[in-house]
Amino acid sequence: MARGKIQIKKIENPVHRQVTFCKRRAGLLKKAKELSVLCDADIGLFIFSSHGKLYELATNGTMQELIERYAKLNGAAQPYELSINLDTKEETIRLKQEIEMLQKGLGYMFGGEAAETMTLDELLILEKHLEIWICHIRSTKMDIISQEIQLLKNKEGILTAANMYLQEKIEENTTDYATLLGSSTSSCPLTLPNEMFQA
Amino acid sequence: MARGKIQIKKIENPVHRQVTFCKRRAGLLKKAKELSVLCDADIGLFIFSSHGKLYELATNGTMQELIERYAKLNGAAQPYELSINLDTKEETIRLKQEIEMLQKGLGYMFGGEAAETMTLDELLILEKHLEIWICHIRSTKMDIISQEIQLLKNKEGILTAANMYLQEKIEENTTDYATLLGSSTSSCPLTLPNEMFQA
DNA sequence: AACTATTTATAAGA
DNA sequence: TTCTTATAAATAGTT
Repeated sequence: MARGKIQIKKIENPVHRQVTFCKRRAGLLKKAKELSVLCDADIGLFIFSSHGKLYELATNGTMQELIERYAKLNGAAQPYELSINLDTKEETIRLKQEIEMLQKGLGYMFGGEAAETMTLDELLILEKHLEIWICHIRSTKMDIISQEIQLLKNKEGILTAANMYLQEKIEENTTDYATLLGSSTSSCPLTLPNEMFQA
Repeated sequence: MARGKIQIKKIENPVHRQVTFCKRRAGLLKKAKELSVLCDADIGLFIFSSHGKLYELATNGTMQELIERYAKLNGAAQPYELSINLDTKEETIRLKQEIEMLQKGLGYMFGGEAAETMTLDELLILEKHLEIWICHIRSTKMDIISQEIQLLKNKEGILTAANMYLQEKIEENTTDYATLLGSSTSSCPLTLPNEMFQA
């Protein structure tokens, strides 16, 4: 990306490759940290060099914690066994999408009343879904409120501008008014240079 | 890094933050892939958005394999066996049960049936859900933001009042002016009546 | 989402 | 390796 464009393929010259590895590794870690800070994201990153050396980054906690979180959230869905057939994987994806859809449906739930014959286990699972739903609600609310704030700030700007415009108009009118009065009488309502008309 | 430098700290505006997250996430994943290809490195990267959504990249194999390799190098036991030991068929069964439960739950909610037949235990669990919900809604952030909205609304009110006052002032001036002119001409008050000075 | 003025990253050279 | 610098790439603000 400098002094000449490069193709994204393995750098054959080992010295050159090592230099580029150092530079880009530093760049990647920096970018990861920045993303984490700017967007309040948790990031886990590990890099094995071609000779097996490990470089790692874990924002907000240890790599262990992030890996645990990863495993909980997505680990089970990972195709760990090579023997898993495609149909099963697709089925899993489809089911997950369906669950997501149902979670959205649950969003309307609180309009009515709650369950009657659900078992404790079922309610516990439902609780988990509610927590996810609450996260989404909070996020959406925050966004809407931010938009409202922005709208009000815009309104404020428009009103301020209108205000300034009206004030200018008053000043203009006042000047015209006074000029007009100056020729016929000296009873100047607003400060005006009468001498102008006394010549 | 364009149209203005930014400080590397959390972006407060959620819309802006989300946009930046998308852009930089894409950039980071691209850079990671490039480093992997150029320098023959193996890279594992996972990003949890602030709302818990996972984005991941694993070059040369699966994330599971990379995590295992990471674990071996670190020598520490990884507590994620449970997740990865679930095979996909079990996972599918689990997901189907979850969907069934969600559908059942939705049915109750939309049926709009009263909570009379719920057991005490079930009611207590549901109450807990509501408490969590309320707790989230009453978060400190919301209060602060509500105050900001109120402040802006007040500002708006003051500006609107000032605006009205200024408009009245203009009308008064215009009326006076027109009255003054009324004896000689009926032309527009903001256009100077030259006839006045031709006598 | 697309655009572009800038900032940042970095390839090549010293 | 590290520094420099010309240039490519990323991206912040805007539409």
